Amino acid sequence: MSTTGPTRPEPGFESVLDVLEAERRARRTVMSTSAERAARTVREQVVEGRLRSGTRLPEERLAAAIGVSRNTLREALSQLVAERILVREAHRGVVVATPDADDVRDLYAVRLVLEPGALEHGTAATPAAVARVRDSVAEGYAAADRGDHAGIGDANQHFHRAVVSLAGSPRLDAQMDLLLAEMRLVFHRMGDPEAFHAPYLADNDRICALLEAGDRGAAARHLADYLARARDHLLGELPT
Amino acid sequence: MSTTGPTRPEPGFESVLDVLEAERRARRTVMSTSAERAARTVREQVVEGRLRSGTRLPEERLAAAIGVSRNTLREALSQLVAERILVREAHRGVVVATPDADDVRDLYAVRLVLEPGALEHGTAATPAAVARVRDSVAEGYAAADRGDHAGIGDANQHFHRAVVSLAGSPRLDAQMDLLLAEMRLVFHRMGDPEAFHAPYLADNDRICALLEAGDRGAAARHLADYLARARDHLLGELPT
DNA sequence: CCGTGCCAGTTGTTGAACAATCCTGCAATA
DNA sequence: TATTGCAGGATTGTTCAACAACTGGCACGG
Repeated sequence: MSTTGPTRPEPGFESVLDVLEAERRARRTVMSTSAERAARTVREQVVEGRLRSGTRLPEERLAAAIGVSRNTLREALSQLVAERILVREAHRGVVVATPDADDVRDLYAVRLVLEPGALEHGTAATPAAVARVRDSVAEGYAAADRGDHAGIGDANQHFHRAVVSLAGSPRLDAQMDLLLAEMRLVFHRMGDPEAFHAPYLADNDRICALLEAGDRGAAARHLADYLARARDHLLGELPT
Repeated sequence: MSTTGPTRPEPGFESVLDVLEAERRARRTVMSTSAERAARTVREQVVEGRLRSGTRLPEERLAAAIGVSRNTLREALSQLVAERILVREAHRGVVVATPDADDVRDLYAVRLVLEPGALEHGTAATPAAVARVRDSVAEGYAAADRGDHAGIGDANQHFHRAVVSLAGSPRLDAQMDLLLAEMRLVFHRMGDPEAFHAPYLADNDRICALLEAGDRGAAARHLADYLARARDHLLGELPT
């Protein structure tokens, strides 16, 4: 008698089903709808700095360029407006956001609550999560060693994201990703964004060391101090 | 010679311009687009509890009911999906979100970072801001006195919003509004949402008193403890 | 009982259309 | 000269109608 009876699926079958199901979900997440793909495309161009602050995004031409209908594009643009990456001016179209000094102050007000809070009170400060923080510090030093300024900026963002992830909250993680995207917009407005992050490598290292040593209160205080410094540094370098 | 030269507008003219400009912006914000109005309409129905968790929202019928085209409604629905008030299932439509235990844990993880953080480190803890916290406490007691259970819930939300506003961050305020809308969704899933909030009136009062006394650290600790209690209380009363 | 194929209903997406609104340039006017 | 008025063009806000892709349920057949 064959082991593959029609009524009794062979062992492991369920797990294969799960794999296929997961794959389908993954594809769904990756492919998703045209609107989300369009949103990702535009968002990428903005955070990469290829679309500078103040650039107008005419719906018709942009839709044609992305290869999507105007209605679908509008859905994507609305999403990015909600993320504060774009701004919609009534009857005048959407433009790439131009964060001003008040925006920077607000962004850092949020970060000053979020990041030290996650560092001190986060309930997911597992060894693995702490290791991710350490990884980002190492990533920053490696980028500095090879003179990769953009890499330092990336590593810095990874550091702050890893810190927030200590809270173990998917919602906070998503929130932090939006916030960091907005920060990139601010950096792109500076004259010399490349050199901005390097001075903070040592801070990241120190904070990580305090975290590893278990002194989360001190780590949080250091981070708060560092964020306030970075904010003022940034405000000083912001154009008009 | 008249003081109203054509080249030199009289003093105060600029400020009048500003007023008109502000008024126009206000009107724009109130009226806004059809899509935003539709979003407000649906959101209201959900947070008021008239649309219960799990309810399907077919695009065609809903669009007709609101008096807006399907495309415009889709824009509104996408917004509400981003706010986590609705969830979109691919090719199956949008339904009113059904927050589960993990969602509740996550929501409180966010609140445990946000609210004590704003209370202890908020930079906008002006007398006026503190007074708003006190007002919400009084509002709660007044509602309790007249047996207005729904009023107690409202006052409670006002309390937590006022606490977050101590941070002085528009972004955090907006974030908190979304979070509180999601909380209402959770409350609507409970058997007896009316009686839930009453026990916490005393906590609100105590925290407010500590804040007024200037002991913000103690206020933050009390709030953190209170939030953890409320979370477990809520998890206990959540269906399946 | 289990699998298969069909069918109706809904979503995802498109294309075209139209009114409302904004911007620009130019002429008219004081 | 500087302001006002106005027409023209461009873009947005919104609607409508259509169609392919997909889902869920139901009947059919093994």
